[in-house]
Amino acid sequence: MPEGHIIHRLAAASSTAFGGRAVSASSPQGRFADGAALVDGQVLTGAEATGKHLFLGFEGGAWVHIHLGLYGGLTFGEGAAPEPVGLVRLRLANDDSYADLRGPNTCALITGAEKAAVAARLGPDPLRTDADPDAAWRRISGSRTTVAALLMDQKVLAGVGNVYRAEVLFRHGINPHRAGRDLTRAEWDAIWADLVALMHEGVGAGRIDTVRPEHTPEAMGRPPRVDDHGGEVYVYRRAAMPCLICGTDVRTEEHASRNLFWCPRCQQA
DNA sequence: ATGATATGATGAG
DNA sequence: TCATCCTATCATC
Repeated sequence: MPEGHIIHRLAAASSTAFGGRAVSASSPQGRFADGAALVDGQVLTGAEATGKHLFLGFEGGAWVHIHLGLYGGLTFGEGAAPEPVGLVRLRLANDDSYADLRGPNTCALITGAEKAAVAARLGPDPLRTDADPDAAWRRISGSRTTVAALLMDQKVLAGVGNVYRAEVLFRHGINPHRAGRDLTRAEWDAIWADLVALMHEGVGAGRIDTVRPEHTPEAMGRPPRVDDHGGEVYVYRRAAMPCLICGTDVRTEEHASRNLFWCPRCQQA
């Protein structure tokens, strides 16, 4: 369910609910029993997000490294924790709140050095103030790989997923099949600036909205539509539906085993 | 009951 | 490029 904006929200929510206090940690499912036991009862010192990786810090110096993958989830609740529903890999709880982690790609105890190593192999994260967009440009310019694949490559850019990829390319009229080396510097600068803005909005809203006010279905006199992911978008999962701007059917294809969406008219090759 | 699907990533060949 | 991992939800039988 998550692109980078959600992970940053979860980091903030973790800090708010559990930061600075002792937290009980358990693994109702059992698959993280050893790790949970090691930090159980410790003070949670902080939570950080880099790209799609979430790190929870504990007073003993250990970090819990979480990556939600395609369908993992971390949900929060208030009050006493109820009986776990489904497969809860990790439950955090104090007297006021609880949080349940389900279906993560990764949930592991790591050291500070290992955490640094994870961050080091990621590209710049548009949501972080320490991000260096030039590092991404160095990998994009001159690359024969498609822009579509480059934007999803976390070594190039951290935190961007399938929705932001499709939407930012649409907003800049860039055909996803173009090679990285065919992007101009100006196009890249515009993409980066847009991702910074869009993803910050996503953190605030908890969903991905990319449609400019003048193109909303209401403004265009079309029926409103909200995708399952909860946001208002131009092309993501709108295959065979008319482009919100030009009316051409939005196209889809499998690209590097992910669904790709684009408007063949607004995003000419 | 079964199968398809999903905003992700890795390791083998 | 393919198989694999992890889970919930929704559609179809």
